[in-house]
Amino acid sequence: MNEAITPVGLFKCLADETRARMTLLIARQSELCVCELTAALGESQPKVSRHLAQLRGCGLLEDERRGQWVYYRLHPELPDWVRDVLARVLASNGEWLAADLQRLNRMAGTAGSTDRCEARPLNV
Amino acid sequence: MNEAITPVGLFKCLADETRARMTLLIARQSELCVCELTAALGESQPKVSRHLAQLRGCGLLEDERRGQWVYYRLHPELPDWVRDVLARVLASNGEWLAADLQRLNRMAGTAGSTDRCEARPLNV
DNA sequence: GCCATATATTCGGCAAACCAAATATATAAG
DNA sequence: CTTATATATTTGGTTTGCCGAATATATGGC
Repeated sequence: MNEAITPVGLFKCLADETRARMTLLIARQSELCVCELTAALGESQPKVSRHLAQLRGCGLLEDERRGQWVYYRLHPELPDWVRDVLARVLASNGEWLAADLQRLNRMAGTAGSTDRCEARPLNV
Repeated sequence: MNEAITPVGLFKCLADETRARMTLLIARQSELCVCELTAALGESQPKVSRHLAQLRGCGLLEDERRGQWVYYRLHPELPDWVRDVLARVLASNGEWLAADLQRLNRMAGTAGSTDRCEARPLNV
């Protein structure tokens, strides 16, 4: 919407463990809600929410409320080079996200009870 | 040499205007000496040197002294995904580096007097 | 309306990071 | 050995950024 993102702008957005993990998880899964991210990272809800707000402010993510949940995905107007960078990092650093993905998966495993966040299985 | 660089480790290295510009300039030009970087960025020598030391500490750059000059280039053992990320950022952000490249070029233009830093013309 | 769940924001406090200035080291030339 | 240039490091102060805890808002169900 606003000014185009610069290289250093992108790097600053991602220069934090919580933000980097969340952004890569979202890039991989297309979209995730706050409760899924909280579970995947094993971090407190306010911390996750605060960093998501920053990523939204950067223009990296957009959010959409659906019922009681808020889903985050990569901002649709992100330039291709940003998407490519995220994809490239993701492609060679699967093991770095392995624990987070496992926690995300385990959360989906508690299904049957859709009274929790509608967690879906991981992407392939 | 040491531990493999992580995604967030890379982003932290590059989350500073001076370091991001220098790293991309070096990625583009293959190697640059401190005086070339100082001139290209228009920053003070101690500032440039301090950030170069950080990039060396990260494992992003290596240095080589040749005579009175010290040249910096991407560390030869950098994983491919890091090189690819830098290349991708570079490919779509030429204008972001335009002013730096121009100052670098102008410096090479003062040639004839090789008593200054042996500045060479820009890469194509 | 009330209660529970999901999410967001605000508020100090603390630590990491950056900066300019000064100083130190290395090389080359005379 | 002295001077000049190139580069590196240290110091002390200021800003930026992150955190936990508390609080606020939004939604859905009763």
